[in-house]
Order: sequence, then structure tokens, then C-alpha cells
Amino acid sequence: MKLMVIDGNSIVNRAFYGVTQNLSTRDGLPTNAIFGFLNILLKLLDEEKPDGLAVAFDLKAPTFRHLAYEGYKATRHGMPEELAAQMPVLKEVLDAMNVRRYELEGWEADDLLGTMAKVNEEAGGNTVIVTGDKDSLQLIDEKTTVKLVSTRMGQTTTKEMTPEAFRAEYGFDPVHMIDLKALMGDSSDNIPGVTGIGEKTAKPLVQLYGTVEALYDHMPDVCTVPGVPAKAGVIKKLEAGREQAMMSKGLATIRCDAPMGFTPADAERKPYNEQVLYDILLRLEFSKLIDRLGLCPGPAGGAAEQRAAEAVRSETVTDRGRMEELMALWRRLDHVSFLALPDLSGLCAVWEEGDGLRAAALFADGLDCYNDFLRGFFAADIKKVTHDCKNLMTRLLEEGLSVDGFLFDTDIAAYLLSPTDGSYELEKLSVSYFNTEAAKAKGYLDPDAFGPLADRSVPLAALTGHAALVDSLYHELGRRLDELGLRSVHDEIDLPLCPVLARMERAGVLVDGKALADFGKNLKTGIDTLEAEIYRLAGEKFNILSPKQLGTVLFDKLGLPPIKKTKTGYSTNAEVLEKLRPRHEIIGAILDYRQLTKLNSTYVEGLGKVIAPDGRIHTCFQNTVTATGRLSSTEPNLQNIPVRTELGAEMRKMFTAAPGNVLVDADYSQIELRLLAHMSGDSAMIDGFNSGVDIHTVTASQVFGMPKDQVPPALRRAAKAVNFGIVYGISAFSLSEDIHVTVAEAREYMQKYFEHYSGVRAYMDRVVEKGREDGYVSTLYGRRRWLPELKSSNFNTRSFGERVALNMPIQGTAADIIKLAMIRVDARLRAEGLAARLVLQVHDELIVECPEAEGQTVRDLLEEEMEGVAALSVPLLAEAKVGKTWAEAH
DNA sequence: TCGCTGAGA
DNA sequence: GCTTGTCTCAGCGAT
Repeated sequence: MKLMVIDGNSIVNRAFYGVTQNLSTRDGLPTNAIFGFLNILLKLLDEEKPDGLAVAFDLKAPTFRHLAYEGYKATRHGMPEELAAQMPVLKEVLDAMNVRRYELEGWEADDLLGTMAKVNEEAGGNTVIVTGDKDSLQLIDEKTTVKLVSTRMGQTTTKEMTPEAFRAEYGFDPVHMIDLKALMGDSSDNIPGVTGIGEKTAKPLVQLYGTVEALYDHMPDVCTVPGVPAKAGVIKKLEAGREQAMMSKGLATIRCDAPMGFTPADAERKPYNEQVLYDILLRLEFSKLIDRLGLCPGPAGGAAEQRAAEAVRSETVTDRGRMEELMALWRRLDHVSFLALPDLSGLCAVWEEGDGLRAAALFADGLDCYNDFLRGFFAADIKKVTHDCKNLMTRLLEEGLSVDGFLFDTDIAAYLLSPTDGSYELEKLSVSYFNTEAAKAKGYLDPDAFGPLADRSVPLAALTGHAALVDSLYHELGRRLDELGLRSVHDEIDLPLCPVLARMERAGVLVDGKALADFGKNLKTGIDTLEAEIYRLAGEKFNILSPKQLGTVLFDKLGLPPIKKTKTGYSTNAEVLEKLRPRHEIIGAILDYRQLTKLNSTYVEGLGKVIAPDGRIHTCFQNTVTATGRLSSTEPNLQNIPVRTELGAEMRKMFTAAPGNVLVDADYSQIELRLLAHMSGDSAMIDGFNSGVDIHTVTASQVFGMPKDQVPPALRRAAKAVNFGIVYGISAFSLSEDIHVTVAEAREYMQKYFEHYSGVRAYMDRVVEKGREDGYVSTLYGRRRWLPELKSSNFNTRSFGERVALNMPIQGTAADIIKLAMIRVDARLRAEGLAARLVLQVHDELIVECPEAEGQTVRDLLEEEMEGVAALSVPLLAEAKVGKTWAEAH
């Protein structure tokens, strides 16, 4: 029989440290080691196709070999908590896969592997031992090979070790591995070996003599062995360590006589226990793996909600009478859930009637009065629940329909409950919240699937099922929002913001395409000149934008000192190049070249591609993406248009108001710092803001002990850097890099800062501590971010968690505040009958386009609403300006 | 698809 | 001995 035996602890360890993505289930169970283990296992099963399979684990109790030497394995670290938590679950998975597991008190996994290999060999079989440790190499023989597994950056590589391969690498037979260890020891296994003998000495000795015993028989000749460093001390050390060597050999020897009662037939592969396996993998949220193994939910599986969805009674509405009947009914209900096709050509609504769910589908090509239906359905008097209402609203506005009457959004709710998940597709939510795989249905929102020639039965069933799922999620997510105090964030911030965002997206911002193109031409001229200059200085042509090629030219050819390395080679980022600037003329040209090509490709060309026929750019604001509650902007990103450099700022001149109109740009002044003052309650910082003097100057004067009007610019800069850095949980190292002082000086600045703003320090400690206790941090308005990282045993992971804990409440509260301001500004502009409309948001900045005549009114209105959104212990300050272009108004 | 780079707050 | 400030999005080169 071809048998595969796996060193469970070794592989799970490799997986744990090799799979560095932060995998965990929604309820916080880390899963990276299980994930890695299963991937390795499945890959090997695929490669080897063994007839038998068994996994051996160590038990924590002292082992047989342990007892021979009390220091043995004393230094091996205990398992980190995150890994220990995964072990029992992994074993459950293996049981569900019908894989035999062995663990035996007093015996190590190695011994069990050796025993199984030996038994199998005696029965005439071949064995593959899978492990990440080299200990097992001693077991290699003609019938037994070892697969050495290593995982790096999530990639698994295996090395097959046969007797030949072993001899090629070590120069002696596998069985003498124990002799090598007897001499050189193994610190990870706490095998002492002979003091003073390392690999360099031990290897040639084993190559020549084979066993330790034979070596000691030839003792006097040892110094003449070619390749052994002829140190006089070697013989002495060997003689002194004779007993230790023998004892070490015993420790290193894997025993093949464990009383585990193994016969190869025990390990014979059996089909998976699919139901049990499905349930476990679902719990682990391994939906890809479920797919890969072709598992399905069992007849008994599935939550009540989902069963209800399957039992939904549905109809397709084809006449006005029925449509009006339904509309009348829906107006009386407390909610109707629905999903609409993205082009609005069809829609499926779901509601509760009696003790069951009812569904109705309506299509543009199957209902004469479809447009009347849309107008009625999207009016304020039907309370609607859907998934991702903002994008739908953008579409509704294009059709001249109302965006009123939205009660709940399952996309937003799921985002609020777990803002770091990245995406919230209905199918995923079904798994997360109901532990049920929604029927896989790719085209359920694809208008083509519902086209006049298409057979609608399949996509229609899927659409109905998903609309029913929205209804189930409305109840479940709503409950959870209430439990976590997130209901008001949904009801008062994120949901009411949707129509505002939809109007902004639809409005877009006017871009001067002609000026943009001209700017591009100028850039290209500059780029060509710089390119020629760089080739001349380098003495060759190469791709300047390739960090790899650039690194070769700068550091290998021109011999400049590589300041920093990246994972893949030399670092060539601006920070590094800036340091090299004085050393070679080419550096300045490269930096300029980078700036120009960036402007040209990302901004000139990138923006040029997305100017709509109306001459405006309609960005898409993402409201369920960031971990802190901020918005983001895509296709294109209008939240990173250059402003800092003179040339970059040219870009903002391209963003203009329509003829006869102006832009009004209002931004919060130091909102994050003000929030830090408010949330920490630090009286010195609060007084600083209330004094009305520039906060960085105030900080510098307080920290460095001098009158406010005598603060030199360098100290103000330092104070400013500390002020900003604090918000991010900065270290002395980074601060020193930032303001070009020594780490010691940076440390001193921070220390003084905390002495004067002692309330800030106390607040920071409090936030981190509370975050660790609660498992999350939150904003003033209750928006949350879960932070399992705070409990990590890994220093880097934990430190990251601490910085996030410091930053999220501040960045997130600022995000909450400007969102509230947007809702209020939008409402007032409309209520006062102004033609002005919001067009952009850039985190702490709002931009409104309006007729020239409204400019002053809008400017005052913006400042008033933005400042009045929240009453804090420091004033919120917003400053608005009017201009023809974004550059002018900012 | 990933890593590097750089634009913004 | 190792790491070193948060949150994003897009383009490019290399794989």
C-alpha cells in the first residue's frame, strides 16, 4: 500500500506561520493554520494519490524520549494562543474527512510516523512522510521517502527526499542523521550534542566514519580527516563530550516501536463524511474550499429563514389591476424588501403575508404600466428595504424617479457590523449570518438573463430567493444593529447619506478637457527631455519606471549606496532618492520624471478617459469600503487630486464651475486634532484651541516652554509633526524620519508632549485598554471597528492593533461628522430653493457648485452647517472660499 | 495577480 | 534582533 503519513504539529506550525493573512471567522476564531494545513493536505493528496493516509500529533505530556534527559525540549516555546485555539477544530475537520489521527501519551509524532512507516514497509508498502522538520530524515530508506514542506508568503513548496537526494545533499546515509545530531546537537529540540562541535566539524566526521561509535574507535586520527578544521581542541572536546554524544544520539533517534497497534489497513482512505465536513467548513467560512470539494448543504441543514425563502409563494405581475392592488397593500405594510435589476428593467419585491413570504416580480417588457409602477413604488409612502441602495438611487435619479422611502439597507448594515470585511455580497452574508449557502446564482441581477428571448425561470427563481434573503437579513441585521448600538449610525448617518451621494454622483464635477489635454502636452515635452537626460547620465536606455531596472542602474552600475531594501530588491522610493540627490545628477532628473509621468498617466490620461459626454466627471463614492467609516472614491478617485506641489496643483485648475457658476470649497480646520482634544478631554489642548491661536504654535510654546510669539519655525514644524503623528500612534523612529532629527530627540519631543498633554496620554492608554477588553473601538457616534489584533501574541500584529485603536475613533468620528454635515447641507440647499448642489467630498472638505449669485449665501451656509453639526468642548471650525476653479476656491 | 510607487485626507 | 504612523485608489512592471 502506498501510505502517506503526516507530522500534524509540524505542518500546522508551518501553516500557522506561513499563512500570514489575517484569517479568522466572524466570531473571532483564527483560521489561518487550519486553512494552510488543509491546502497543503489537499495539494499533497492530489500529487501523491496515496491509498492510505494518517496524521500523527504530539501530546503535550512529557514523552518517552523526554524522560531520558530532563533538559530535553525544555526551551521549546509553548504554542501561541491563536494556534492552540485552532488545533481542536483542525482535528474535527480531519475526523470529518475520515482521516486517521494518532496521538499517544509518552510518544512523539516522529515516533508514530516512524512506527507506521516501518509497519508499512514490513507489509511491503511504500511510505511518504510529510513534515517540515528535518528530524524525520533519518527514516528515509528505499521504501520510505520524506516530503519536506515549507510555506513562504502563502506559497507551499515541497522537497522530495529519497535516499539518493539525501546522500547528494549530506554526503552520508540518512540513518546517520542521528550521528550528526549526536555530535552537533539541535538547539530547537534541545539536544545538547558535543560542546564546541558544530556542523562544520561534525559533517565530515560523519561522512567518514558513519556512526559516532566508529568515530570514537578511531579517535586519534580525527585530526587528519580532510575537511575537518585541524584545531587542536577538537579531540579534547570529543573526548570530553563522549557521554553527551551517546546520550544525544539516543535523544535524536526516532523509535519505530510505538505501541499504537497500527496496521496499514487502518489508514486506508475513506470517503469524506460530507455532511459533517460541510458544516464545519461553513462554520470556518471556507466557502472556496466547500466549492473545491463539491460539498452541498444537507437536507436538514439551513436556517429557518432560508427555508422560508424557499417556500416563498411568488407571482409575476402582468396587469395593472394586480399591480395597483399590490401597491395599495404595500403602502400599508411596515416594510417591503426588494431587489432591482441594475438597469431598472425588472424588480422583485418580497413581503410578509400571514405566516409566510410572498413575492412578486415585475418587468418592463411584461407590464404595460411598468413606468407607473416604478413611480409609485419609489415614492416615500412605501417603506423599502434593499441591498446597496446608493447605486440604485443614482440610477433612479437618472430616470427622474424619487429616492424617498428607503428604510433599511442590508449592505450598509453588514458594513456597520463588520467594516473590515471588504465586500458584502448577499451570498456571503447568507453564509455569515445564517450559516447557509445561498443557492449559487450568478446572473440573478443580469438584465440579459431576463431578456425577452431568455428563459426566465432560473434567474427569476434566483432573484426571488435573493430578495427573500434581503428580507431575512433585514430582520437579522436589524437585531444585531440594535444589540451593538449601531442602529442610529445606520438610521441617522449612513442611510440618509445615500441619496446625498447619489445626487453628487449624478451631478458630477465639470472638467476642462481642453486645458487638461494642453497640460498633458506640456508634461510630455518635459518627460521626453528628462528621459533623454536620464539615459545620457546612465549611459544606457532602460525602463525608468521599473524599480528593478532602475535599481540595477543606480546601485549596481553607478555604484550609489542602496539605502533601503524591499522584499524583492532595492528600494527606489522618493525618500531613498531624496537622500541620494546630492550624490548624483541623475537622481533629480529621476524624481522629476516620476512626478511628471505620474501626473500624466494617472491624472491627465486617467481623468481624460472618464469625462462623460456632459463634460463632467461622475465619480463613484463607495460607502461600504473603509474600515474607519470614511467614504472612498473610485472610477476615478477624485479624493487624491494633487495639491501639494506647484505643478500638481495645476491639476485643480482643470476642475471648474459651469459658465455663470462658481465653486464653493469648505474645509474643516484640523478636525482630527480638535477631536483628539475633545475626546481626550485634555485641558491644555482644549484651552489651546479655545485661545484661537494656531494650535501648532501653541503646542510648540507649551512643549518647549517659550512665549507663543517667539516659537521658531523649526519648532512649530516639529510640534505639528508630533500633533499629527499622535493621531496615528506614531513611534519615535518615524517621527525622527519625519522631521529629520535623531531618534533620541524625537523621543524627547514626544516625552515633553505627553508631559504637557498628559490627558492625551491617559486617553491613549484608555482607548487601547478598553479596546482590548471589549474587542472593538468606536467613534463618538457609535461606529465600530473590531480589533482582535489587540489580543495577538505577535508583537507586530498587536502593535498594529494598538495604532488602529488610536486612530480609528478619531478618523472615524471626523468621518461621521462630515457625513452628518453633508446630510444637513444637502437638505438646506434644497429647502432654501437654491440651485447650489454638493459635488465633491474629500474627507474634511466639501465642494458645492452654484450660480455666481448664490456664492456668498452658500459660503455662509456651508460654514454654518459644518460648524454646527456637533457641539464639542472645542469649536469646530470650517472655512469656505468661492472661486471659478477648485484651485481658486481651495 | 502582486509588489512598488505615489497621489490625497 | 526586529520593527517602526492611519485610511484610501490607480498605474505600472514583473510574474
